Amino acid sequence: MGSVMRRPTIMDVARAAGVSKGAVSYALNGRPGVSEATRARILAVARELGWAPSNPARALAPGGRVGAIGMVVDRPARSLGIEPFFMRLVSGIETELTSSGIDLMLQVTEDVAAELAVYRRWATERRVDGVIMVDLRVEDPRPALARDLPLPAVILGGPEGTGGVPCLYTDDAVSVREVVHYLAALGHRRIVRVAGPEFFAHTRSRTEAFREAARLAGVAEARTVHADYTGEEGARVTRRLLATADPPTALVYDNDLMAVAALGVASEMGVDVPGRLSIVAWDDSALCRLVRPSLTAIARDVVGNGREAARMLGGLLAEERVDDVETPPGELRPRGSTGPLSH
Amino acid sequence: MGSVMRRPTIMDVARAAGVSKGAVSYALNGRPGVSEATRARILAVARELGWAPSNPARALAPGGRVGAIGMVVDRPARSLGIEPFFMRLVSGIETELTSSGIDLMLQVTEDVAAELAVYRRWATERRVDGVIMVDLRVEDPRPALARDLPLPAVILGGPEGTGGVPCLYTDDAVSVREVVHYLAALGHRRIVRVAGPEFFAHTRSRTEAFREAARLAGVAEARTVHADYTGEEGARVTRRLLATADPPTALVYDNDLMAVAALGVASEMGVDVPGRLSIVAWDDSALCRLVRPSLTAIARDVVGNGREAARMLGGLLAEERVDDVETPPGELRPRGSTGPLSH
DNA sequence: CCCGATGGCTTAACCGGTTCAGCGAAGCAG
DNA sequence: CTGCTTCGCTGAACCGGTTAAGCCATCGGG
Repeated sequence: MGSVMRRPTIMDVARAAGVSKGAVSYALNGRPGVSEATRARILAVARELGWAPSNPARALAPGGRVGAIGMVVDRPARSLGIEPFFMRLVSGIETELTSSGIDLMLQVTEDVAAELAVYRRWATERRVDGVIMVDLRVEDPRPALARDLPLPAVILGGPEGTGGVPCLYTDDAVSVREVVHYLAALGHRRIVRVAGPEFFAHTRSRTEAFREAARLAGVAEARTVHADYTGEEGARVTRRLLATADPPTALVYDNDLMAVAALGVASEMGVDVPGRLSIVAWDDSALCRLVRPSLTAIARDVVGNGREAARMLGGLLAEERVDDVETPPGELRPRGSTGPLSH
Repeated sequence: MGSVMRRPTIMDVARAAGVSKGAVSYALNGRPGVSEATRARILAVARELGWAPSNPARALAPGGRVGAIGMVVDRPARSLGIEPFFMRLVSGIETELTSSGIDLMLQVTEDVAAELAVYRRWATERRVDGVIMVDLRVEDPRPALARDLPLPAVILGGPEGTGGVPCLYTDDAVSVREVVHYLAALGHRRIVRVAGPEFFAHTRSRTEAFREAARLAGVAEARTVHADYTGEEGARVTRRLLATADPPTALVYDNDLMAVAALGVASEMGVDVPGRLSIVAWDDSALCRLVRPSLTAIARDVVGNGREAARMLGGLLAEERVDDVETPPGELRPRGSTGPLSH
């Protein structure tokens, strides 16, 4: 009150407790070197003064950590706002971090070059202790960068092409097969998959799995077209597909947003769902349950994955050995948007 | 190659350039105190060594800044993933920060108490230089906390109840009036507004404006009910409203998510939109354009607001005088979900 | 009783920047 | 030529922690 209160430093605590600042440091960090009586007194004084460690000072000390990890999201700005995936991931990451007092830095970039620049800056300026990388690409330059900088990292994706960086991956082929067999069983023989951009690694592996599964399930016509995950492009592609002479009877989308857009397009073109067209979304979010008909979707535990990735990165930072982790495949949740063809 | 390369420090640059580290600091920060020739040489050496300032060291120096700002999002986790508002805000904030090399820390909390704890921690541990606060509440404890800590802050909301913290606000009453008159002109006389939680300041001011506007527009029946912004609850409330004897003919939602849910409920109950029910969403996102019928919405420049808020916080950190800023009211975008009643 | 080990604390160096005071040389006015 | 100012740089303190090294008192064993 009146005078401006300076944040108390460890030195203030030391003076108030009548010991050296070294002793205070030992006491506060629960390390040996002080008696239990002294430790208790120091803790009491620190609490009373409202002391908290200065993060910059801690980080600066030899071997010190910044206490923050980073995540770069590199998606077209116009799809970002609406794509539920990232916020769910963030909330998963944070549930894991909260207990350890680690913060999350988020950065949105426009392209890969900018993303790489961010990692470089974060590493050289010591702004984060490590990063979580999402959206693994074909020939992704990021694992090599992480190794060279060096910058501890965990990748969501893989397990191929991660160049030694620990990763959290899912075998999408399982889900792809499940979807294809499900649709085939419903009688569908012309299925088109509207995928994300070709340069994403998971897009490619799903594409291969899709082709193979279709062959095995005896689906005559099965192909993949690419879009950019935005609702606009999802709508455009869908419109084009439905306008052909012999339109597909089932469409599988690589994210929920495009699937919702497809629903709108079908309604606008008077195509009955699921009577004449079945729609499947990859990644189940609340969105899929809100629209009508509700969307059949492949549900992954995105929040849990975020949490697990954060845990892995934590292990990495603690110099523990961290192995790749495989998460359970996404499971099909049949809803109103899929069904047999009505004649 | 071979040996582990230590990050070059300012001292390495100084030795390589044959000057003291003080001189290097002056040169790199563009301050007077070194000749142009020396400055050029130092810059060349620094670039060659790949030097970048250690952020913790900078922050630790007297008067140093952390180079990061924070934002806490306090919403129920289940609506977070899908709520487009925050990601759009984040991307706006970042467009402003990118040029200045400031990072954004994001934290998701479960309640206000946790949110306050985060601010406290960020301030006492010196993890951020300032924060952007969203979702101003009635009797919001955050402005006082920001003043006491102290923690530079900018609030999205207000201008009442911000307790001296600079804010970025919109006069929602303008948009509320526009919506009400629009619906009244279409012939609607029973309008219900499905608002967000009552404890948000903007909820309350919209509620008042809504009542007043309805009176002026001669709308006989106009009331507000509250929900929590989630699709689930939006759906539940809508179902209840439509099941009454004399159901409302128009519903106005406080966010886009609940409006989408309402569309689903209407379809499920066989209520034609807009033939028997008009629906308006507050906050226009791509979502509103994807569903069918597309949603009439009130569009705000969320991205621009994020950007402006970041700019204001920047000014605050630069010790400039920062005034409250009023942004243009959200504008009504009529689409397919509203229309006259059909008989 | 003496010696070595141990516990408990202090001292001081260190992290990597920023900045202030000071100092020699050069420039300039008188 | 002298004295003052300015320029360009150096040296050192400082930010607030962590931690290695050292020192003194106590204690147990032989």
